[in-house]
Amino acid sequence: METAEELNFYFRAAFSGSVVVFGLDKGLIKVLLVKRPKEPFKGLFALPAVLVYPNDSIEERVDELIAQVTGTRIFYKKQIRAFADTSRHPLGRVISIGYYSFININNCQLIDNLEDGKGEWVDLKTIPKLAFDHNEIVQAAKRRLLAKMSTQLAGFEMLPEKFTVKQVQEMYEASLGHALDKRNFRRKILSQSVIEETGDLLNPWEESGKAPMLYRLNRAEYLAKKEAGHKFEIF
Amino acid sequence: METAEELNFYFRAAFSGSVVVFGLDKGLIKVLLVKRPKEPFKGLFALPAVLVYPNDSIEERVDELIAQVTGTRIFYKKQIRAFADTSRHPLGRVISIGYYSFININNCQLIDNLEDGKGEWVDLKTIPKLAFDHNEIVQAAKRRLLAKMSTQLAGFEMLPEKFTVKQVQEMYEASLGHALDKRNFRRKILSQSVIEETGDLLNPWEESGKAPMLYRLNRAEYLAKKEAGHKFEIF
DNA sequence: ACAAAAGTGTTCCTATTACACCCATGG
DNA sequence: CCATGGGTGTAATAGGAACACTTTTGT
Repeated sequence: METAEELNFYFRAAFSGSVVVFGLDKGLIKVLLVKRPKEPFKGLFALPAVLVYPNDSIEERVDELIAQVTGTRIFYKKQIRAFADTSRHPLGRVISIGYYSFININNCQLIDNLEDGKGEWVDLKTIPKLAFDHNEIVQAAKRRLLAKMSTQLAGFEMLPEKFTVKQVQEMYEASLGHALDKRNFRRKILSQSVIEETGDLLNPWEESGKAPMLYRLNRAEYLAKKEAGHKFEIF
Repeated sequence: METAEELNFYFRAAFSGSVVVFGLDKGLIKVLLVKRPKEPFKGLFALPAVLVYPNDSIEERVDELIAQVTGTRIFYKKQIRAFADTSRHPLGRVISIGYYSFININNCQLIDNLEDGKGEWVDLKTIPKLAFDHNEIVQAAKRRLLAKMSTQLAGFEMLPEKFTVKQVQEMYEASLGHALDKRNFRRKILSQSVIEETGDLLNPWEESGKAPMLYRLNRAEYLAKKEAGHKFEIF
């Protein structure tokens, strides 16, 4: 066994959680960024992130972080991986554990927080230069989003409780980065029987033409399919 | 900005790399385990792991670790994710970054190392109770293996330089956990033109019957296909 | 000649793709 | 009545799944 001094020397790293919060806004995938209110990288955009105390659960701290910045606790979240380059943080060895998250933008109340600054929704396609290695984390999150949406029915956390088929299609199109055939998409998603009619029409409906039907997720069916290793592929 | 004391308190975590090394042995996926030579969990099987000094690159340290235990530097390796439960290590907050790796078992010279103990190849299907949260890491690695092999041409690092189509099929069968049709598999993999005939037959050939042809990976074609987001699905 | 493993084609069926019109509503 | 978006069906094609026999070689 290592001597106490040797062992002690290992316990000098810090770690943080950083999160790429995805939301859907008018057919575009947006990412929640904050302007750093303090050094290092003061004034640059960055991902919401927290340093985590050695005794704290990182999952809990990241949940809190998301809740603090977005004003809601309703979201999906999943770890991407650890980002651990030796030089990623100027103040010492800080390993960041990256997460991505889906949230309904319209549920959010972006709070102007002294700690973190206020969040802004930025189009995923036009992310600026970010603090630390956060551009790399966003890249990894983007790949995960693509992989997830390519193979699974997912992302409903970005939609309202009741949604139209078109909204689902737009979410898929934005995630995959290209258009999909309306009839084929509709047939495919409805054939899975994980979304069901509510009986309601979208209301208010400002456009001309017919108001679309509202659907909701059948959560029981959805979970069952997920457990069964259900596949839903769109490329 | 945090005060220096506050900030200092964050820098009290340690981190390690843990690796699930996969190899293929007579049609079975095996995992490299070591018997822990020291506390904690002395005597239990565990994954090869290293604590990493705050200034060191974890990627490099994990590469070294694999080389130390297996005696070769030829392998594939990829991060799974961070394992960061507060109570995963009895001596303090130690975050472990999990990796999985593919290696050719026949290239390995398992070395009896004072630090790590000697490695043993254990059938993935009969992994015993392991130290720390290593069973969880193995589970995650197994899922990654399944996901990777289900959607990609991969794993050639587990095979010798020249291999038979049957060996590739056995690798896939072991990874996926079920048998595949010989003719369909052969057609499918050959149609990708990422493996090519060497002209040689397997030799020595102790079985009765015809000696099988040896193929090799066409690395240029393989990389090109990989870049192009090539898909190869087998479920 | 026989035992054992390698190697090879075809058929069926399901799933994906491509594609155009009618309907309902609001102004 | 017209403009706008919602909602629907069919035909062609490609890819996956199921399946059995012949060839080669060593004993």
